[in-house]
Amino acid sequence: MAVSPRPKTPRVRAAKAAVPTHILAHAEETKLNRLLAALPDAELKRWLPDLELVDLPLGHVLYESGATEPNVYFPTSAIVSLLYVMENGDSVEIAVVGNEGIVGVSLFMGGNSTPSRAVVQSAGKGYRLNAQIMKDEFAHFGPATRLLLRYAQALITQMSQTAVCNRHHTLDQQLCRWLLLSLDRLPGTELAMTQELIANMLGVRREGVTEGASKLQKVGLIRYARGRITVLDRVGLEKRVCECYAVVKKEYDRLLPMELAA
Amino acid sequence: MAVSPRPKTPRVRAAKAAVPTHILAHAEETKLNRLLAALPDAELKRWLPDLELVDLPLGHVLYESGATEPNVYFPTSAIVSLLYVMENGDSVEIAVVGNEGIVGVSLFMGGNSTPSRAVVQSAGKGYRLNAQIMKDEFAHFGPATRLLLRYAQALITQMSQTAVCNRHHTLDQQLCRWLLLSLDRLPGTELAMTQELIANMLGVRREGVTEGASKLQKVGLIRYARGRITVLDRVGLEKRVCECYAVVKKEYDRLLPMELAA
DNA sequence: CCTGTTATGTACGGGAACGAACATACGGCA
DNA sequence: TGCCGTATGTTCGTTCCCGTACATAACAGG
Repeated sequence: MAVSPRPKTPRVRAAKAAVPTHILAHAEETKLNRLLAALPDAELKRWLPDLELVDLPLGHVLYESGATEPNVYFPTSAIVSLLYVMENGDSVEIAVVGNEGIVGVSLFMGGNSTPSRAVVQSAGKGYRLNAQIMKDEFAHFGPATRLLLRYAQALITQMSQTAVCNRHHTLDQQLCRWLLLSLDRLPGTELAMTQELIANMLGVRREGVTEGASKLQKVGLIRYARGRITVLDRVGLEKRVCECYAVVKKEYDRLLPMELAA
Repeated sequence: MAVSPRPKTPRVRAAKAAVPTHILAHAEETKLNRLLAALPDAELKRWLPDLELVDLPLGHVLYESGATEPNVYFPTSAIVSLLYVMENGDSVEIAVVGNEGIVGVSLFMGGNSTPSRAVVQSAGKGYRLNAQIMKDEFAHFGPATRLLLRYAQALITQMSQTAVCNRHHTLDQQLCRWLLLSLDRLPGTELAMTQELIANMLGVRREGVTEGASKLQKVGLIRYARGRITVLDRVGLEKRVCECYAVVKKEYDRLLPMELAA
């Protein structure tokens, strides 16, 4: 399975903690980050007292998967990788953030955490900002906006997990994932869907889907005929599916609880 | 390359246009969409006059890649796929949206469009809402919020394109993409990065990266030694890289223009 | 200078998915 | 009823990448 932990060469090196090099940020240096640079002066002034320029040494972990972190980071010279880490230790970089961006989008999206890890990929500096400011802003949004932003974050998780799945999991697993994701969004246990269409969705050959579906039918998990697929044993599918399905589902439930849908 | 257009079986079937079945939405039916259901009554009342329940037939294209669309959709019984389509016609589903969500996140993120396509994967109904309401809301945000949301959308593009790349492109192409993305975020032409680390990022074997890097060095595009990679011919890399790099870069430039960074 | 560690190079067998070509089977429609 | 288009089944050689094992080479420290 691709890059496993490789105990001999620790993937993440000795990571000195990020320490402030200046208590108060020099206004000019903030211009090195394009987001900070694009802020109106008034806005920047509000943030300045809380902006700390910190060292970001190679391998330093800014965010751990699922953990709540009190800060966001605006890299100036550092590069940060957003990684999805799987149960077995395999990882995939989902996105890169440099001086054009911010690490910690989930904080102003209202999610507080993501199932991803943020690691310094190239040493350098960046501004750290206590995210309370962000959260305050989030709190001032209307309820509709807050809801939609949380949904957007759930969507981000689904997209990222798709990238992970595409890299590391077999067609069979992905087929199960796709069936379950679709099933969750349908009333019954039947979906009108030809194997050809499923193949387009997964980005694989139709023949591959045929083989996968055929296996699932042999084991009695599904039944299908000419564009009608019936799921007979949902639990069985959940046993075969990769972790990606659960990760996504869990994140949707966390961000969009069913309180009101009852 | 995976699923090509397959002209014989048109991927998208006869798509009758989405037409309103009721001019005015029945409030009860809105509860079928979990986002609408979770809205406070006051908020929902504001939207109700503009919410139209429409049919979403299989294959109907709600959003075309890059095009601006005036509406967002809240599926009730339909399922919508967010697809990234490549130059050669290959496609990958990045995410699924059903009655738990909304299609058109880019509209309230301030991007107005995405490089993705939204297609009805399972026929059904959904509420259509003129997005002007969303855009108005976006306009009322502070400049900092607007900026951050646009950044978040750019990030979404990067993540999605990563998923596409993981599915359809070779290790060599992905290596080029990674080098270019990193290079864009660094001052010089040199990056301190071992092949082992790059492999972790791409989610592949170290040996694969060695081979890829070795090829690039032979052709004179890069030079490297023990964790130091120097890019000698950036243009050459851009010739070898897959389209994913350009798509992401273009979207960043569109959403976060450099006006102020000069 | 020698030695251990880390980075890179190479080679071999195997598996998953691909592209292509074809075979079968169902179902609507004339 | 028979036909035709669409959906599904099957095969074969190929490619890309994996897993493993090991070889070389640079640097770092004693």
